[in-house]
Amino acid sequence: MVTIHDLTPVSEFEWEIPADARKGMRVGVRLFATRRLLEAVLKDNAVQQAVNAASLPGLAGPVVVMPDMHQGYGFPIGGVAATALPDGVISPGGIGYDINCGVRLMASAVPLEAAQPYLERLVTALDQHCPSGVGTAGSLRLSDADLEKVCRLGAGWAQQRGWATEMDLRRCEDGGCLPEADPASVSPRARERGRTQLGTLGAGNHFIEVGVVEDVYDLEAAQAMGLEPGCLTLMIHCGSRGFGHQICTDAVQSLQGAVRRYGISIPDRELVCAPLDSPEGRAYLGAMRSAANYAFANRQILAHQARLAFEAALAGVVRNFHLHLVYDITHNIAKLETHTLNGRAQRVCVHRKGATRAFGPGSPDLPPEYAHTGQPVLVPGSMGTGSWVLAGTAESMERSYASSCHGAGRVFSRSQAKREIRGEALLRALEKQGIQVRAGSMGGLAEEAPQAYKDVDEVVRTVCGAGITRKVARLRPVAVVKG
DNA sequence: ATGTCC
Repeated sequence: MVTIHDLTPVSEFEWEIPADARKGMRVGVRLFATRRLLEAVLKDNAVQQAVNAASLPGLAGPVVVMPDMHQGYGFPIGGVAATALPDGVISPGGIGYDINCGVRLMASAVPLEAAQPYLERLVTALDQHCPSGVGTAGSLRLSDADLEKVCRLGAGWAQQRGWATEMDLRRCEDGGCLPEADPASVSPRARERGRTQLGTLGAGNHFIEVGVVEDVYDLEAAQAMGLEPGCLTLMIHCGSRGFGHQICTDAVQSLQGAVRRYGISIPDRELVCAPLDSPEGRAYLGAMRSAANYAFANRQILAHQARLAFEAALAGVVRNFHLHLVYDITHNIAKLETHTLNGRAQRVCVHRKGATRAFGPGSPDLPPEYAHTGQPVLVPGSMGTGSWVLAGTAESMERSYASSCHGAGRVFSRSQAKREIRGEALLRALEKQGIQVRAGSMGGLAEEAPQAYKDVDEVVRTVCGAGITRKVARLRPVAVVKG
């Protein structure tokens, strides 16, 4: 068991566990957290899981953990690990079940005051245009050929259908498409689940939130992103639905064999993995990229549906209701990137699980309009508490494999939240705050209660205090759609 | 997160 005494403070916002702290560790662990956040997470298994992850073969540097960390499958949510050839592995636990779960932020020039009388109509329209809930099918029924195209093209598939602009794609991480997806490595069962779910939101912590730009901390960056104080925004949080879930399930099963065949020693069977250049590792990478592209297409289609909902609710009564894409990020993914480690540029496989890429200014992977601001980093808070727009920094390139936090992060489990919180009472409390809510189930709402999450403002204070991102703007929620 | 157990 890891206690606060195993952690060496580096600053108010950063801690270290040295590589020789525990048997089996190959690298150290670097944690970004305040003492208060750390004490909360030491009650669950997240830090121990980071220590376990530090024993994976072929790590190129320390395992990094973000302040919104909490316990996940094998590997902590909020964790970042970089592995390198020749010994490096890929581990599905380091990515998560919801492959390319991510966040898309859109913004408008509609002042809240102008839209206020139509908010109820707007949230109803969003609820009708964006199907949500566990197991929910959308209106699309993909043929085998179309599903393969979605796997290969990502958001580009939506563009072919007329549901995305060139600017939409440019403002997605990786242009909304990871190269070298291999749909042939996707099981028939995953394909069957994926066929009907494109263009759906899902459940759990997935949501669509209408917000208003409340506070601006970096005027130049906010202007570059088209974030106008007092105007409406729309945030979509969702992933690859049953398709990605099945791909992860299949990989966790099949990589158990790889661990045996390659004689890999792991401290927790949930850390199953395979060498990056093995047939098993390559097959998972190809399937994972297929799920990632499915999720990019999913968020793009939901964005198109949200634009139709804005039109349905606001056309004729509010001017300039167009929603432009600010950015689309993924926070559950592994990607091949070049990072400078120990003074030398290295090609590494960066696993980010509940962590957001945060490229600094001047990165060649950013669209030109963000060359000076750095990558937009989108941080949804817990329901009703506000969300943040941050930007990547040069510091993140050096300290965290160009990564930052992804949200508030749980402090207690879904089951505990369900036991302790009444969905109906929460709904009334949110409405009292002036937040319109459309929720598929009261139990599901209770699971996502703000009391079950850490304080997103403290999480953001930590990553900005540590210098791995900087504040751009804070968004206040005015309406939310949940599965 | 998830057709929350094929």
